[in-house]
Amino acid sequence: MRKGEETRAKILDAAEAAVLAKGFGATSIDELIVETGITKSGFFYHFRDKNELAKALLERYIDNDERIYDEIFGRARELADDPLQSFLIGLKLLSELLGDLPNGHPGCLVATMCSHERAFDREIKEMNRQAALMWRRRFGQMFREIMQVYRPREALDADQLADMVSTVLEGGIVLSKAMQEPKILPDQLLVLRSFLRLLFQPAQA
Amino acid sequence: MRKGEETRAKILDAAEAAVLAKGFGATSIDELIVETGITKSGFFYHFRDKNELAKALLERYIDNDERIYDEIFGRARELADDPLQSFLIGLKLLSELLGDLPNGHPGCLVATMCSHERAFDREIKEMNRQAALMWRRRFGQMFREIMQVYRPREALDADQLADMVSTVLEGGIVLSKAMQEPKILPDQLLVLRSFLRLLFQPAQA
DNA sequence: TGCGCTCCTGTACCGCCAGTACAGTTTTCA
DNA sequence: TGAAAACTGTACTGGCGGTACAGGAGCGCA
Repeated sequence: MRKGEETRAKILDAAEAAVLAKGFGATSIDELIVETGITKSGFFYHFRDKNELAKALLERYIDNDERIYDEIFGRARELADDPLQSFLIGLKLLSELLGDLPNGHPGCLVATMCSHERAFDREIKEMNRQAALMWRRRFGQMFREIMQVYRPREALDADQLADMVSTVLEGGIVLSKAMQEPKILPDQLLVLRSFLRLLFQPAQA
Repeated sequence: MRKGEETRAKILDAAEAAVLAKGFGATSIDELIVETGITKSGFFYHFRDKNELAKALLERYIDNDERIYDEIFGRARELADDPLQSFLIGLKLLSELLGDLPNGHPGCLVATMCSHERAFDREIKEMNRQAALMWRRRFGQMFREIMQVYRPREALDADQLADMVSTVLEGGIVLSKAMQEPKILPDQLLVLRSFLRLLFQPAQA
């Protein structure tokens, strides 16, 4: 029971790195078994086919993602009572965390899998959708709390703003990779932070 | 000479649709030649290998992208003298254009190719970088013109704001696909538009 | 001690795919 | 009409995803 999970985790580790670097289609099972030190039969003992590998990969990635957000925005909530201040602190913490990654953000599995929709089955598409909806719920709830205290200076609703957080994260990852400048992602998060501060700033000169 | 370019374009059309739907690695040459109605030898007459196909694909995509932006922000400039108003109109036009696409944005080739960096050679990575830098130059120039007239209410420089436009576009594409809601992309562009209006709004209550 | 379960290994095989090689053929245009 | 452009046809290599199945090592437990 224990040994099996360990091997499974090793396969997933190797697969995640390879998929983010080269794409799912370009990642071969053969290279994974070489890196993990098992045989092909061993691989298929853990995963029925490549699609099941993708599913396990995505599931683990999303869980980990949620854990990180829980941690960061949990800490931010401890640091300030005001919901706006707390959210702005959370964005700052997230920006710092992403800026401290030595080689930049490794890439978002949700993004790489949903942009190649036809390559995966409905179950994976649904997992991607649920992940994005969870982001919306998480950030949307925070914006609703903020809006109970502050009135936004433009007519934007909480879900739109929540999606903007996800948008900037995903877009920042893409742009950082395209430009080959890891700093863009944390930087853009701070730009979003400025926008939000402006949006909820009391209307006075 | 003419016939050759026609066939080449047909291959690129089929390839672009397939790559955006399934990813580059999952797109086989065999399926492209079936769809195009040529033989494998015919394919390799036009492209030395799959990597050269990727290069041609990306080059054509970027050129087309630039053409669309030229057109939209050119029209926006005709509709208003003020650089801020003109830019806000441009964002609105772009949002409407993207919202009118029947199946949503088909996906950004720059994003799919740069997120799988290891699968492509240096030349393609450099093309991606240049494309992103062209976006920065284009939008950055517009923000510089705006800043000669309006003073931003937060300390953000023109290049940061330019990158935010690209970020929202790329992120919006990802989120639209993940959520399976094409409206998110045009919607998020309008959220950005609100932020920018707020940023450059004269400081009065 | 040995039974059974988990966790693999070994071997052999299929069909698809990228890519090579190259000779031959049709089409196009000057 | 002739040369160049734009292909076709055939035959091959090696890698990959996936299947099938027999067997074995280690481990916990009665």
